[in-house]
Amino acid sequence: MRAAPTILHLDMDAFFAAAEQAAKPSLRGKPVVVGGLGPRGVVATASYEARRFGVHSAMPMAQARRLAPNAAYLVPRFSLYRAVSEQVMELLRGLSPLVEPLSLDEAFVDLEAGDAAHDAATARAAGERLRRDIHAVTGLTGSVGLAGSKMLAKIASEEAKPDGLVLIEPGTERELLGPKSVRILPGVGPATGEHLRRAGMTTVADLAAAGEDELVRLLGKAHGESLYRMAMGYDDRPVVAERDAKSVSVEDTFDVDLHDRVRVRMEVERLAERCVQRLRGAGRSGRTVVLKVRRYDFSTLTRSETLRGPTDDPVVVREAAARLLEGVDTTGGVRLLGVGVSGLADYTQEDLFAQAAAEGVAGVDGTSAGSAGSGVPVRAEPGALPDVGGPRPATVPSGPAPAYGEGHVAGAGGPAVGLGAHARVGDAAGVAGPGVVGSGGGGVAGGGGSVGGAGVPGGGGPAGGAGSAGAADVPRGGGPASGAGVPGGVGAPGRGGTASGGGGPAGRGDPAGGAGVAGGAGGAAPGGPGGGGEGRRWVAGQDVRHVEHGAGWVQGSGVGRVTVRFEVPGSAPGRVRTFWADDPDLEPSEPLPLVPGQSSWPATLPKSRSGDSGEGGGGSARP
DNA sequence: TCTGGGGTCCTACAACAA
DNA sequence: TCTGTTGTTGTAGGACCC
Repeated sequence: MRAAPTILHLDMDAFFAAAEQAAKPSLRGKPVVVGGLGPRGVVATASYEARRFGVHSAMPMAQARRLAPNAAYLVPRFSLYRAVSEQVMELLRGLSPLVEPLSLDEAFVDLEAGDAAHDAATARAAGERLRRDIHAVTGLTGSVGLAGSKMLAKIASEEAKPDGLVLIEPGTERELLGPKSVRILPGVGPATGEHLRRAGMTTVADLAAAGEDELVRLLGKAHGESLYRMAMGYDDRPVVAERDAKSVSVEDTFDVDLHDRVRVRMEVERLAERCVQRLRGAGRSGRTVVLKVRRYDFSTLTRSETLRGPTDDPVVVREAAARLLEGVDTTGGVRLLGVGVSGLADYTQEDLFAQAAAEGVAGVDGTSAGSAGSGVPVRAEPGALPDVGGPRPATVPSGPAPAYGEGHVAGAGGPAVGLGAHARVGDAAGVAGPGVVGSGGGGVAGGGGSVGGAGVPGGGGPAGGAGSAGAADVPRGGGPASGAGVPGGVGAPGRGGTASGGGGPAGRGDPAGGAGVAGGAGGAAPGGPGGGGEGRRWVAGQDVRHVEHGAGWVQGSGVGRVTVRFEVPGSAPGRVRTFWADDPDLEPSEPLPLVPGQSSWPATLPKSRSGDSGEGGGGSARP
């Protein structure tokens, strides 16, 4: 707690929705809801216009549609939000080197550290200047809170919403906080709030009056102590510029509960693959593998296994996840699966072994240095090492493809069969790899093969699965395992091609877009938007470019057609035209800067991926 | 037709070692 | 050698945040 209100908290107003409104002039002033559009999607952000209908974050999308049936429903475009966020963060870093991003749309700034302010007047001036700059650069509005501590700065920015600035003078915090609900304090959610309410405490003043001992008795030591300090207005947490991630995880909720154990296992293995890709992308390794299962009744359980050393080997993580799954009862159905890795490190057990080998040191734990380097999992459990590793081939083994193995399985069972193209081989060879599910009985679970981040078009049959454009992703295309080998060659409906780098709503074909044709080749699924193949799937909100009509965005799609509105940021509301979904003149495109005149996004931006709507990596942001 | 995804932190408990 | 204590580690679950 400092004497001057020089800690700034910035919170962009309805960030995702506001960005969409800025990008799509016809949506300005209209209710806009951004979130997962599948049957189990939830609202990520609602514009202020949509909030008037009662729509809010974390609300089931189906409920939102009932409340605001005429709103525009869009999938998130994280590449756009990341680009805008980077512009905003650049402005914040111009104020101070101490910037602590909390999410894409929120950050703390220590103004004193950057000499940007030293008292209330200079802090207010800096905050107002920042708001103007943000609007000039991004076209969006943000709310600013200024106070002597992070907690109060955040409360102030909440008070300032939308599009305002609130400064809390040090010394006034107890008076200000006292009458407010306990829920205003960070760390008090529905459960704690209810707990406190039952104990007769509903306001911050009640907490302060109860005393620390009582709160510790009610909530435990850590929570009780911190809550008491917050209630008294004490908060001396510093603004921290850099924070290391402590875990990496991916999870998927399925549109329909999974009952088939084989399919469940396959999904776990795919998630493990994706998780390792993320892990490697971050240059990290991890020691504890966590499996998460949410059952049909929404009960959630986790199982974890700690290895002897950190790894980033997909085989090791996949096998660990599979072992954990063995101990979980999935009868009744599985609605969500997740795989995570914690206990992160910057090296792997394999590195250590390799180093030891290089130094001529004998292997650890009886494992020779040579074999350890080839992917033998290292587990904490006593006894022998499980025999699941072994040398990791660099290429796909020759010979018949195993049931879930790598396989360039082309459709042979019917007319509408996609060709699975593969960009990734190697890591997963031999076990449940990112392959199109194998064929059986003449039926083919064809469908989207994975085409790596390059977005190479997947070769697609006329109605088959074009390649998906997932960056380093495991393909979702292809029918489930159960589809393979079904007598008569009828594949079960596949889940559509993915456009996701990290998984997400658009990564799965919905029944309308991605379902395979039963009776024909099962699982034929259009590829993701970036796939470039035929039978493309267009998602609402997606940026596109037409050879003749220029830039626009997808307003809707279905029955082989796609409706595009041709407008760009800063233009007048544009005209709408409808095309065939496979019109070669229509292509996915990158988001444009929200403020016309800016030639491009900042150079520091990660290159966006076309149609990244399903990118889970940015899911940690909820404006 | 309720209830996403990616995280962090805390608590409780059991097993184990010193 | 046995018992009790304490600290550490692993595991599981819950709450919370954006």
